[in-house]
Amino acid sequence: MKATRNTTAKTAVLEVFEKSKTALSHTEIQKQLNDVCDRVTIYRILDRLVNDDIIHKISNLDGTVKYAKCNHSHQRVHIHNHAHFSCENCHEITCLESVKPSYIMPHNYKVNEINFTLSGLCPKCLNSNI
Amino acid sequence: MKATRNTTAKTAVLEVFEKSKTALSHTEIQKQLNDVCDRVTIYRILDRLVNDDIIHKISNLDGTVKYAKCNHSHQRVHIHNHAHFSCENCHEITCLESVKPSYIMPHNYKVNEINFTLSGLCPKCLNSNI
DNA sequence: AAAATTAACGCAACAATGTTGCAATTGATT
DNA sequence: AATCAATTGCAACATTGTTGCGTTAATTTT
Ligand SMILES: [Mn+2]
Ligand SMILES: [Mn+2]
Ligand SMILES: [Zn+2]
Ligand SMILES: [Zn+2]
Repeated sequence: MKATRNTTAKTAVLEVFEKSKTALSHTEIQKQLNDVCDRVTIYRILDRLVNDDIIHKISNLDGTVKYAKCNHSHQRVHIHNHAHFSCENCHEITCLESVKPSYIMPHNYKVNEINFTLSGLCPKCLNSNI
Repeated sequence: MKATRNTTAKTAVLEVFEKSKTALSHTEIQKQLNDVCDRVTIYRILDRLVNDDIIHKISNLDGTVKYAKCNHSHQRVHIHNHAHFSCENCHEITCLESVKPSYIMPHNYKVNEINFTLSGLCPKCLNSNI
């Protein structure tokens, strides 16, 4: 394992995650950063953070890709075998850290990772929509 | 509901799905079609087929988007609340129609759709990899 | 069978997202 | 302070998906 450096850009990206309660796309992060760094740099920082298990990547049904830093991330390893919720109305994506699916696999498969995303209406949008 | 027409391009796309045991990306379909139609047309056909519940869209963790026609599609409505498996080695994506996750949601969420993708090694790659 | 209707198409142009190579910069180490 | 490699900026490119519009062709109507 190589030494990952604490650069100003990386710190700025982490602060954005800290402030956000929902998952963020590359574009959303870029907007909040106000030209702290190039957009290529953001891609590279995200790659590094995913690799270091500090954030995780969430790929949505509509094709959008988002990243999130979970609450349990003070632990040594960032486990993300939990569900994510994608609101069809406000398009916010949140970690549902308590929701862990149970399932039975056929033989001869080796499962390394799971991605469980539910979509529908989040509590906020459910209330405001009658 | 509008009338969906049976064009030669749509028939050709459906034949490609019929022949394939795994999910296919837009690019993979285009290659098999040998200039039967424009690539934009393929996008529009896929949209229509998804809309008519004949195929379904699978969005993978690595960002790739694939489409599949399930075996149970002879039924009136194509239900796809089952799991999909994405092989990290051969990158094939298959429907696991028997795998249906059970889970408990917090209150105040309305779930309309689920996307459950497992990744790892498929039986084929598991055997050939010692 | 011919005419009418409009879904579907081709093409060109555009937009969004992500990747790569390379020289310059900068964080960490000695 | 000098060193070294991780990180960055920039430019260029690749891939994927979208849109507008005039034309084509599948289906319905006459
Ligand atoms: Mn997590
Ligand atoms: Mn299905
Ligand atoms: Zn919402
Ligand atoms: Zn495989």
